[in-house]
Amino acid sequence: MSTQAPAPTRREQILKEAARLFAERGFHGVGVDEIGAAVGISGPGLYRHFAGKEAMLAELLVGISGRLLTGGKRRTAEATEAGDAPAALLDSLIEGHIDFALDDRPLIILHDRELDRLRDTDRKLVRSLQRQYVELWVEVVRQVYPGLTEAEARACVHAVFGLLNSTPHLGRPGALPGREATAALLHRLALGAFGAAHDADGRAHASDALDR
Amino acid sequence: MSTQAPAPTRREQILKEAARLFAERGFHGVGVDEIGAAVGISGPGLYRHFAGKEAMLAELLVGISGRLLTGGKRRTAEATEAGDAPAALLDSLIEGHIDFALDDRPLIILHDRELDRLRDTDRKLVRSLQRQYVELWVEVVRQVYPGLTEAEARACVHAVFGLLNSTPHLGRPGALPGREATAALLHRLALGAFGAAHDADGRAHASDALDR
DNA sequence: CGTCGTGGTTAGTGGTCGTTAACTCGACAC
DNA sequence: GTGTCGAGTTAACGACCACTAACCACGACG
Repeated sequence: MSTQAPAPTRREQILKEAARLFAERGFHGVGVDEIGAAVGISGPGLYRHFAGKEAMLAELLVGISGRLLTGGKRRTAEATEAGDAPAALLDSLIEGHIDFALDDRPLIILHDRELDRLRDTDRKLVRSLQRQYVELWVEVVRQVYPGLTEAEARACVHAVFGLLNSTPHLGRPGALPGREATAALLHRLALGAFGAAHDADGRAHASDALDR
Repeated sequence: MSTQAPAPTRREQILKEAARLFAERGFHGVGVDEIGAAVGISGPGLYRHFAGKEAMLAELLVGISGRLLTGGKRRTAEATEAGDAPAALLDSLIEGHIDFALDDRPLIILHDRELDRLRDTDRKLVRSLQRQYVELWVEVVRQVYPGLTEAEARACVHAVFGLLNSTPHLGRPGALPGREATAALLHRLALGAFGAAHDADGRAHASDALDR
């Protein structure tokens, strides 16, 4: 019960502020002095907690990729155990990803923006986690929409990630009414996209969707 | 007819390579020497063509934002003149954006990634062009789906941009068969997303889409 | 044939930035 | 009390980098 009130440790403070700054101005655009200043200490004091600037980015990226994958696996396991239909699992995955996109905007930005600033070893780890997460989605999508080839399903998943991760581009105050409304809207959009991928697989230009 | 074979001038060469490098490693991650080397000259020779590194980025971002907006306006004018339905215009806008996303990947990446590295004056100009482009879409979307509020329509447009701009994340060789297939798939996904935003506006959770 | 603009070159400069070194200071163990 | 350790501090160093200076080649042109 002592662990439930997060009691933000120094490390976590630093990581949080670093994520915000990296997302705002880019990895190379923010100096260690700024990160230190953001948590009340100055400059090289950070080196008591991290091996270097890059180590912070690595921990952030590994952390988010890992949590996305873990969450996805957990939801898959729960759905399998409960005997849910694949469509319900896909729903659950979408919901989980939306929660992430809405609650951890800076991390979502970093996640596909600053990956190349990592050392080879860290980058490979992050890419592996990301790939597993994508594959998790691809499998579910193909169960829900069996007409899709694997390549199509993967492209759809990437596209829907782009859709769901678009939240940072909405003005900071949020032009949308509230969090719930935004989440519901994104959920509908994602499902609509997947559904459109499914129907009329082969040729089928826009015309058949236009005369709704 | 001498102008039709582009005859890539030095400036254009530099801009093209700079766009590629900026997209790969970020604005601060690439040095002027690298950009020079990419076009066969070295280092400060670039300053015969540009006022500075930032001027290159500014020209790239203003260029892409301007071309997107111009293309959108042209399509709108054509559709209005031809008396086309709003749905056909939306189709045309989607097609134009997809062409851009598939043909100018580095610029698409820069477009929403490095905007904050510009001087105030340039950044305001780019943002203004981007805003006009979004508003163009929002108007058309609201004509096609009158049930949407303006805020909802704007969120949908941003989300669909995220979807369409996801192409850079697909592996370089392109997991998809060909360009045409990818374009068609993205087109369907975008229309599906818009359509899903429209139907069941209020509450309407995923359930009604699940029992397809 | 001079001269002048264009598009290069190399060397240098000032500033920034990540990282390390050396030191301080309080908390706690024994 | 004394020693140790964790967590800061300031100062300095070395690398990098955008940009400038000074110089050069050469084609056009009168």
